[in-house]
Amino acid sequence: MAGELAFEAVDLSRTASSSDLIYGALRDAIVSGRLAEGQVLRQDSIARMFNVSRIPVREALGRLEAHGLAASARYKGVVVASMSPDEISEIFEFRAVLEPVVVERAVPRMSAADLARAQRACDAFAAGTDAARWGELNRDFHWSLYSHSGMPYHLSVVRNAMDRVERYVRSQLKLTSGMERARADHQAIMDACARRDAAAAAELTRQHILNAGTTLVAFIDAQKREGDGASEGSAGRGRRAGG
Amino acid sequence: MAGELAFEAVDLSRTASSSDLIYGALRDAIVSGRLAEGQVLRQDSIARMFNVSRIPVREALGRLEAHGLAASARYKGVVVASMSPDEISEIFEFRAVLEPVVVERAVPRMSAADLARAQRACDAFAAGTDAARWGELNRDFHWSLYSHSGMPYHLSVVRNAMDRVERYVRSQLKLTSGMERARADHQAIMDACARRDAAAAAELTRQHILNAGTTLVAFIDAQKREGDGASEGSAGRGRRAGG
DNA sequence: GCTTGCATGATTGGATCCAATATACAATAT
DNA sequence: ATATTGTATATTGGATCCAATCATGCAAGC
Repeated sequence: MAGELAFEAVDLSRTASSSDLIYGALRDAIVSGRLAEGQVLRQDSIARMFNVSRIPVREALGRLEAHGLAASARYKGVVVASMSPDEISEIFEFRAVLEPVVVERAVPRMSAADLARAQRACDAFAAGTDAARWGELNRDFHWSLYSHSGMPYHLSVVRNAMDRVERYVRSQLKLTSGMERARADHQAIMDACARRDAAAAAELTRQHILNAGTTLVAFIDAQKREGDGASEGSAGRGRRAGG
Repeated sequence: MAGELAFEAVDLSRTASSSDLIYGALRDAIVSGRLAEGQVLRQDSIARMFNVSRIPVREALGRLEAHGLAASARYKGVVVASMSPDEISEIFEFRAVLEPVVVERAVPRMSAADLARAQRACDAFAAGTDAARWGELNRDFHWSLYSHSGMPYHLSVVRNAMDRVERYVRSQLKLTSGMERARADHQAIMDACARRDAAAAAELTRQHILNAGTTLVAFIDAQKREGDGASEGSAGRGRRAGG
């Protein structure tokens, strides 16, 4: 039997197809914010970038849409999904419901090594100097706490919710001083986990997410008002990221 | 302008494509349980059923997979997703977290007419004689309470969670006396909504879902043990739904 | 008897081609 | 001059075709 052999086996039937790779690349680009919201995703140009035909591109775009990261209109095309402040706000409410449940379950399951890893992620975020990576580090930290929950479905849903707002979180972290608050929140959550106080970790997580959400939405509203005011004098300046 | 004309206009850019229709049909068949779990979904045979080529079928299958209703292996094919008791249990835990939040938000937003409609759905479930429709009526009732929450993202996530376990709920409702308990639970939730006690409605919903989950998992475990015992005598009888 | 190697058919993944639709722009009428 | 209509091009949705991979069966060798 192969099960007893001394090498690592991988499930070859799960290897990535072209459309998997394209999906992953587009997904990362959208989540990270490198693709602006509303940006149209032309099948042909993407196909040329990856040196493939449009077929795998279409499958990738379909999956993006299924995950809510893109929106399509028949015969018109697919565009990067955009979210209204209300929608962003709802996502944070949603996360504030789920993520505490996940940490609470994870805390008693974390080993000392797990805690050490989480603390390292926490430190990495706190020490991060590259603003472009704050979003990534922020996510790493939260994920280091959640991943031991033993709740794979919850995690997949949380991951999707995070994906949808990640771009906005990043833009905010770069442009505001929300970092300070985030650093303190993270360490408080981390401490609660370390002293095995699951309920406290959950409540702190809830507060952290709710606060991050309201701060972010306020930031976006302010940005929007500012943008509106500026563009009132010069018509047709609304569009930002062209082709 | 067309906006003032006397006929109903529809957004043609949102009309369904072939793959949309195929996706919907497959989705319904899976959710309702008409397609057995593990059943392989051959592109060719599905394409022939719908009189189309395999292209739209593949897109539909890809979306099924993205929604977790099917699983695929490269070059092997797509199969209807199956869930372990643990996974089913997790989905119910998940629903028990989210759905109370949704009803709680919906209660103060329901008009008298909304409440009447919900009560009708509740009655329809209680009065239902056709076991095959219980699952549907059950879902209608819950949905009649949730749909006024004004939380579209929460609803979409709840809908997906419901979809994944619907088949099992149906099989259980048909074969056990869980109906009685469900009837009572539903009316209790309904009453709490009618007297505008959002917190009670939420808590009752939580209890209802948790109870339904544990009952269902126990039922499945029992079925499984029974099946194992029976098949020990006749090898190779595990497969059920062929062709 | 058991394993190995290979040939064959079935099935999927992807490329290419065609039809349906939308968008941009020129032509026309009022 | 402006609004409407017709036409050309770009783009998507789907059909058909080809290549890569998998599953199965059978023969050969130990």
